[in-house]
Amino acid sequence: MKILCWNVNSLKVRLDQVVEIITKFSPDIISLQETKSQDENFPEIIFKDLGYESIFIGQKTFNGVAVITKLPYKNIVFNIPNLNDDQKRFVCLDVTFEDKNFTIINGYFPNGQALDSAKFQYKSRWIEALKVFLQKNNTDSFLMGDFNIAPKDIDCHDPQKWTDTVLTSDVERNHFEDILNSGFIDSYRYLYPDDPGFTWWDYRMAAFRRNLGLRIDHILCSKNLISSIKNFEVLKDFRKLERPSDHAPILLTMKF
DNA sequence: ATGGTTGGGGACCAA
Repeated sequence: MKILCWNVNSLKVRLDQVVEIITKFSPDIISLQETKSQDENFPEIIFKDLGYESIFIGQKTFNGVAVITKLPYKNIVFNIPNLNDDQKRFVCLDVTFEDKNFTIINGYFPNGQALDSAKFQYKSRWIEALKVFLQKNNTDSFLMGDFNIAPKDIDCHDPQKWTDTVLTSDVERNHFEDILNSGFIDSYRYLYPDDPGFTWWDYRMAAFRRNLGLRIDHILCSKNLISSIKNFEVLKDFRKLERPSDHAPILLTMKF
């Protein structure tokens, strides 16, 4: 089973690249963040022609998430339960692969802006609600998306420069640890303990060329799936294209 | 500094 995850920073702008990546890798599941696509404009016919169904929730201007899959699915949940939230950042569903059911959780975590801001409080509130949801969804599950958290110093090109800022703060890293402790494993870090594995580079200051990146996009597996983790790739070639997203796609391959 | 959205200029959001 192949799972692809990508913050596209506008699906409209990146549509040809998404079609290209689906054609090239034939993932079973594609999770997108920052589609910036209202539901009535979602290009589901494009994916249907490729043999995929689309499950999506968006809004004007910002946010928006989608799961695109060729697998049978059910039990769709839009938005985190018991969280008062008008931002479209969360979709969860169950898929069936070779007669087994798996839970696919796709989140676009809030950025947080600054540690002392209201947006950071919102980020913490959002993650706390997610943790509650995960307590009952931590078996045969994949939790993926743009976490907007670089979990350790190794996930950051310059930890000293990135102190007391969002994405690297202790508060956010503790949230990430809490999520792992609720029954998940960081599939990339499990396979590659010592490689940074950046997934995001700022558009500015030639950050990609200079490899000034962060690892903030993740695919976590519930612990019962550890022995089935096969391969993980950061598809940096898609960050090299013209008009790229500032995030690279990530691709997890399981043994089943 | 860069890029996307929106709306028709400039502000806001992103990380």
